[in-house]
Amino acid sequence: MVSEESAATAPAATPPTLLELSTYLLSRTGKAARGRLAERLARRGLRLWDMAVLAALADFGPHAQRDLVRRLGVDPSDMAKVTDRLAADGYVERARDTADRRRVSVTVTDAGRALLAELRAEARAVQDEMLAPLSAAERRVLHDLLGRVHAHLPGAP
Amino acid sequence: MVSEESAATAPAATPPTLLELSTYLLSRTGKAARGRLAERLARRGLRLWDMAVLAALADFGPHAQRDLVRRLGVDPSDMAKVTDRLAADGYVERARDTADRRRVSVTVTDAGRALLAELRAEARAVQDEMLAPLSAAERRVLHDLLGRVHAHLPGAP
DNA sequence: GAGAACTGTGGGTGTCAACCCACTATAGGG
DNA sequence: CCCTATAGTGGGTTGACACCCACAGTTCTC
Repeated sequence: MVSEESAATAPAATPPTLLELSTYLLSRTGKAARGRLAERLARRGLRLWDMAVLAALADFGPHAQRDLVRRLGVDPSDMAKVTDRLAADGYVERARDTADRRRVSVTVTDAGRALLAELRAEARAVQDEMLAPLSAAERRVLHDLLGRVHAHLPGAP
Repeated sequence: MVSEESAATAPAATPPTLLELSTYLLSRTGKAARGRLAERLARRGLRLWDMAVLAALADFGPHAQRDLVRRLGVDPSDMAKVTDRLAADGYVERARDTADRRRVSVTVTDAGRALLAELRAEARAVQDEMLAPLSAAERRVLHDLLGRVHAHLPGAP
């Protein structure tokens, strides 16, 4: 008898055992969100970290590379590669800090800000796509709850 | 003088530009959830798919491997590896389907059910850890909202 | 100044997920 | 029967991600 009518009537339902776990839902929807955004960024030859770096620079002004590392929690070596690519494409400028010449000060260019604006629009598009089943009020509630969960995670003191 | 007070007063705040994106929060919290659960499973030598397979078998009874593939949306080749490991550890049993001998019917063993119960407990522990800042009522709301978002994703018709 | 400490870089490693292809065994249609 | 399709398997590839070490240049401390 095998999987009989279960496959016919309910074609590929997710196991309730998993659905009842918020951990699972969080992980699954999060992965979808990440994947979709990453895919849109990839079309422009960008990665998620690129957007994060641009956002940090736009929000808080120029950073020494070392500060970007601490703020975003990336490996210094990886950050070097990110800023390298962003600089090559003209989205940021790097300059030796005249006071402490070990440091490299990173600044967003106008092109970088313009790019960031587009990326935010992409992110909102993903959001609209994914949160389609929720009303505006529900989306605000979800955002608020997620924000509090996020604030509680290690890495955002 | 260094990066002065920015590093001192606000040590590594996440850029608001990112925080205002639900996409970002979803992706970040989801990654944390996934990572923590995966880490607990790894201590037992298991991966996330192992748990998903056990859950599917426990919830819906024996599956032909091909049905597991469709239900969970994994590559057939990868599913073979998962059931192989689970069978080696005695959590599932595989048997050729006598009606259609191409098929391999997979069944959970008692050991598998016992393991799944432990894994669910682990998942709830992660949940309690991550959702600590939320009240019980808020957790229910979050779960409900995420459930609706999840149901709307492609892959769960 | 001499040695310790720090910044950025380059290069490399290990893991993981997600595919993809080729192959065997079996089934079903004409 | 032959031919096509399907189920499972084995093996290998790819890309992202996170880490780690070694090194050059610079600064700081004593």
